[in-house]
Amino acid sequence: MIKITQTKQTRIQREKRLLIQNAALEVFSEFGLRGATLDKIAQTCGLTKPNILYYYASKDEIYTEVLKSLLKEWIRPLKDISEQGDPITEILQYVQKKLIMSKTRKQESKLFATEILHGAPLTQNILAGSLKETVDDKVKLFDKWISEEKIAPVDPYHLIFSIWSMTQHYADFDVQVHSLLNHKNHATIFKDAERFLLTFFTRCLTKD
Amino acid sequence: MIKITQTKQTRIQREKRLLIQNAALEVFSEFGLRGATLDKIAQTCGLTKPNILYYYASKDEIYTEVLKSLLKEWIRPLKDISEQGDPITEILQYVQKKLIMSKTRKQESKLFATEILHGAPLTQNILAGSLKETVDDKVKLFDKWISEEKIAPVDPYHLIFSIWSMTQHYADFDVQVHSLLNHKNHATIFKDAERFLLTFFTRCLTKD
DNA sequence: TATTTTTTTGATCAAATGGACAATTATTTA
DNA sequence: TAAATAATTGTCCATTTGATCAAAAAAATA
Repeated sequence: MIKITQTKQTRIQREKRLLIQNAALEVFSEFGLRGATLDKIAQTCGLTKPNILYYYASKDEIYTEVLKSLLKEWIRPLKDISEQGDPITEILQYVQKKLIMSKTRKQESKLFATEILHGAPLTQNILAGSLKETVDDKVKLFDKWISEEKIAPVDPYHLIFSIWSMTQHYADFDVQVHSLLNHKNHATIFKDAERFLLTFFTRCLTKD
Repeated sequence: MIKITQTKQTRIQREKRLLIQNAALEVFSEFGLRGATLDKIAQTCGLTKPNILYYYASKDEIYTEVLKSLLKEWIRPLKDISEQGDPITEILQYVQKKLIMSKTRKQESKLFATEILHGAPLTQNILAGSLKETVDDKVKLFDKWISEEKIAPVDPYHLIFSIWSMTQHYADFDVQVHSLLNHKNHATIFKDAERFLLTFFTRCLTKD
């Protein structure tokens, strides 16, 4: 049994926990919390089921652990929007960063999407907590830019929603996107998406 | 046993099948295919589990039935975009219709989202079939409008993706939206969303 | 190396769940 | 109304699956 009080993890613990987390991300993002089984996770990382439960108390604990450990870096690009930079450039860069994440971190995107879609049963506190703080902070900044007439007047909350939804669409609904685009080359799709989004947001943010 | 060959359903069959479908929609959209149980569906519609299996051969059959019966009306607004109308107006109306569907048919939206998110295991043929046909058709129309300089030049496929993602976001991620907007009044959120989206797409489609 | 601690696993359990089926009840039809 | 058909349900079963645990193996430590 791993003692709760122990502060220092052994080498094996560090290695195995990471191994499990990676496998869990893969399985959870594909099948969702309920569709994923400990057997599948075990098989994916080459451990036995009881061995996994030696490192984590339950399936739910693995799930929340994976979500928590991913959320920080998931919010980061939003945090990076700087008051110092040029407003339009800052926002467009954020769009680009989010799109890149959709391309390179598809599993994480799908995991979050599934979680929120089903009511965020295990992460509602996070939504109302650290994420909300960051969003509220940037909304204030956008409002400031609007009042200074540096970007066109739009509802900042809905602006953020639009960036999230349009970029994440390419990760979450990749099956549909590929199907409708005749299974066009993956890189080409993202290049086209980037061009579209940058044009789109430039027009939206500069008009008047 | 319900005979496969029989063409005419009895009154009871019609009623009960509809009852089951409505309950199934509710349960599947909340828990997903694997998270939903026959017991939950049975409880929701007030029938017994064996009774449900008298009308449907399996849980999977209920699931595909629900998806299939919903898809037709789900595509309809896209089909309704008319070559005769004013291009900008037609597209903006489509945006509005999709947003209204997100508001009034949240369950359907979530059901489709979950299905596609997990690889559309049971609807891939539909994606590649009737949906693709309609999309391709409208893409041609948009291209025509662009060449006639009636709307600004943008990639029509990605324009459609952007409409889908931004409108559906308010249904699929409602928990997040509400959480970040301080659980503001539901109607207000959609009114704000509508204003934002119409401004957004107007600017995007009229620039230059 | 001897002892202690950590890690691994085979066997097993209990609960959940999709589904089968025969018996019963209700409805339709002749 | 009697016979036939359709609908309903209680009971049961097999499988899946999250989780337990004691014993064995491996690793760390003294």
